[in-house]
Amino acid sequence: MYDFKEIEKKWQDRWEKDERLRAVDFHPTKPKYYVLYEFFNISGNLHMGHLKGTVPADALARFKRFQGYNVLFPIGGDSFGLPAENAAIKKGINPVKFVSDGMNNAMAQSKKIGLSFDWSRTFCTSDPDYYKWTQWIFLQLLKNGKAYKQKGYVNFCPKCQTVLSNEDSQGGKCDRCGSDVVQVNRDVWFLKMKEYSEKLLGNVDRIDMAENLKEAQRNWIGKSEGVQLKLDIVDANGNKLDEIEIYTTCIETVYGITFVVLAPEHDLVERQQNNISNMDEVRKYIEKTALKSEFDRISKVKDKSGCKLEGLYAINPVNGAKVPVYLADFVLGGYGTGAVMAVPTHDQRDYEFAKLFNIPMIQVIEGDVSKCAVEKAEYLEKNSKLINSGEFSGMNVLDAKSKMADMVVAKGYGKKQINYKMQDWSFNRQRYWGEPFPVIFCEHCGVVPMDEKDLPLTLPATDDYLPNAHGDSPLSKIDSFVNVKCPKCGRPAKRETDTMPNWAGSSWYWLRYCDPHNDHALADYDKLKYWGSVDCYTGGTEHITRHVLYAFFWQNFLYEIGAVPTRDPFIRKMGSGLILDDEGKKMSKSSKNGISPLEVIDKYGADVARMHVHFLAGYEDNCQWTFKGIEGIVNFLDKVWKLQDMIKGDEVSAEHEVELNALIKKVSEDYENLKLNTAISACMIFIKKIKEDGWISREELRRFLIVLNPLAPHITSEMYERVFGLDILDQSWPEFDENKITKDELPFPVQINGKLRGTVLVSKNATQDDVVNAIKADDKFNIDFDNIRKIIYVPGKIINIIC
RNA sequence: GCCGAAAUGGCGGAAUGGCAGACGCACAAGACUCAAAAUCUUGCGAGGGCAACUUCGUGUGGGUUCAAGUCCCACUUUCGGCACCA
Repeated sequence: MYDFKEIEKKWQDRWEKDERLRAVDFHPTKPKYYVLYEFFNISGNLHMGHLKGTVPADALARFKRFQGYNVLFPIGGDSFGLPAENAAIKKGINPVKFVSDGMNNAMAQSKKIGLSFDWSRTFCTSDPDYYKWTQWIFLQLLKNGKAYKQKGYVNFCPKCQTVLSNEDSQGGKCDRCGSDVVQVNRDVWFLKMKEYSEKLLGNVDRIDMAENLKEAQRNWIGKSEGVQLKLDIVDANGNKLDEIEIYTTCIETVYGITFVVLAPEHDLVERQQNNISNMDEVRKYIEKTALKSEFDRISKVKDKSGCKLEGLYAINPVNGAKVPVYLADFVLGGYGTGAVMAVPTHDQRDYEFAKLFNIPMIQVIEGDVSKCAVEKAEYLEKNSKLINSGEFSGMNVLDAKSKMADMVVAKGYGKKQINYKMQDWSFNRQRYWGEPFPVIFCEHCGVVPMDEKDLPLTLPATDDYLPNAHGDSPLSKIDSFVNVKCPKCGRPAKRETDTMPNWAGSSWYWLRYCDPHNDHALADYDKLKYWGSVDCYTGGTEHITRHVLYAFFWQNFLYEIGAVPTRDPFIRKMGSGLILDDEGKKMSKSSKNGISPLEVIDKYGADVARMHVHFLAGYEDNCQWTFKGIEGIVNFLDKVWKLQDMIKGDEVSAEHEVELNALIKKVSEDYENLKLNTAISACMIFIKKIKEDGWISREELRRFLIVLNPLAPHITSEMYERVFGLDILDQSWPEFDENKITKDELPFPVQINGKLRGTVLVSKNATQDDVVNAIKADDKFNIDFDNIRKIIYVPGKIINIIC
């Protein structure tokens, strides 16, 4: 048995300083390969999820180095945000110290897993050298009109006292503390992410990623194609007062409009307040609904509520019908135009609303609408006929849909319109521990960006990390920070006191690894060009609709302003599955019965821990943690260790040639695809054969150690040194011979009438005649070859004889 | 409700349309041992047969094919995403 504690320590110490694990900019001969594992979140100890997430990336990096690639495999810390700030508030720990301790801890623990990161490129998002460039990117966004400040209703977490983006409040809960999110009216910095919707969909199409993850992103972006219609607003006598626009994806039902519904925050109400006779009632309704949290608004699906705007009517442009106008909170202000046409016969929400307010209905598509609406999915599938729709009556829906859209456009009633659910990114937080905005407010000059040469705007030290009574950021309490001279006019002015969300720093970090110490640019353009897009990005799937979309957004923007040479940040994205605890819940630092990877490493060693976790399930699959079965890995590595005493002969032997070639082929493919579970099983199969024969040649052992090294780097490095006196890092990946992955003679499967009836031993290059002759010679088959109908022969696979 | 992914022994899980259950765990029998542990050998989907062998078998029901876990249609369940998005 080998002493894993001593051996693993020895190699980990060496790797930490080893120049061969560093990426080389502009390597003269080697092609580049960029493997990225997502930032460590500086919050405490590494958990099992890290073991599952990092090891395949490490294996891929080690594999690619053997293959002769110049591998960039960096790591850093996502260190702004709540963990450090909470530690500061609760325990009085300085966030800077918290981050540096946390990062040291993460590095020490990564080392214990045997990860071959390039430590020379490590940084944290809260390093001023780094956030200088996060601030610089914000200034570019601002200067290019992609950042704007606006008062508006935004997601707000009452507990964290801060504004949240839609991405941070998925499901109506604060992403950090789980509190119900409410809507408040605040001054908010927005980034024009919505404008990038179509480009983001392009990134989604091009990236190599699992379909379910792509769908999650497409759902989040939420593209829909429809028609935007202009409706006149008139008084009871038909005199035109105003206009509104509605958005619909169901123009085919336009003859069925019997009312129009606006979101409570729609601006028509303020504009027409003098023409609305029940304004008191309307104001009460707005007050009641607008302050509800978005979660409440969408969760109480059954409770329709609304308020009629007495005195206002809308005119249906296609038939001149005059219909009432309502406010209702089922219409969302932030989507489309914040106003919809209501066709109760063909939309269930409108149907319920019409019942509640006793609004008449007009059926315009065939079907039974006596109990509920006949909705889009149903009538499109049946391609039903239109009725009560003027000249379109009798036409089927699919034809009518496009013809009516064309008609509406031709007559100038409206236009075709594409909408996206994704909203602009609300980009400020009322917190201390984030990047300060490099922006100054001047009474005379308005919003003034800081001069780029004055960056970074460093976060001032404080010991008061709590927001003030108005929910403003702690920075607002630091006068020396707040009060400055306007860079334009020199008069007294004030800095922005909010900080950026912690997603800011993670939205471009892969670029910085290409040139982490650059003081003149976010990274040197030629280095960015050299390293290009990340070849394989691994990490959790929980970031798919947040971080990864932000990453697409920023990279697109930086590409468009010429700061980076590529539009796609990542070529391939692999989503790591979760490790679940006994109860089937996600195992993380916070779970009660979570097992630390260090516990497993301490007991069994890093190589065993690495292999066991990845023998449990595929990389993208969830798996329940168990020690059950770990003996299989322990046993396997024990057999590997004993190979040292079984060496016989030097070259690859005829006896093991086929097994060795098959092993190398299989494992090469598996590392490339991060299929570590089957790579492990291939290694086990090889060892089984060696055990059977009782010996292995030196060259066979040499190649085997290289093949196993990405999975179990410690034991294989040690054995390589002991047996060959060399460092395995200097070796190259063994080639395999495609002609030597199967034996010369194989049992060839024989089917009769599609059922397997046995095998015959034939040469691997056997022709159909060879196989037929072998079958004739074997009396177990007993086939009357004079009366067969057909023979299907698939070379190398199977023969099927149909009688 | 819409969209996506998936369903294989006692368990974790393998299978470019071509021998289902690789590999590992658990289990059983045997070897070694005074004994146990460790290790090694063998067996291990279900039914029938002394046996050679044979029938059935990859969530359910249909289909395509010489051949289906794999492709197509419908359904069930599980997981994930979106969700009063007009």
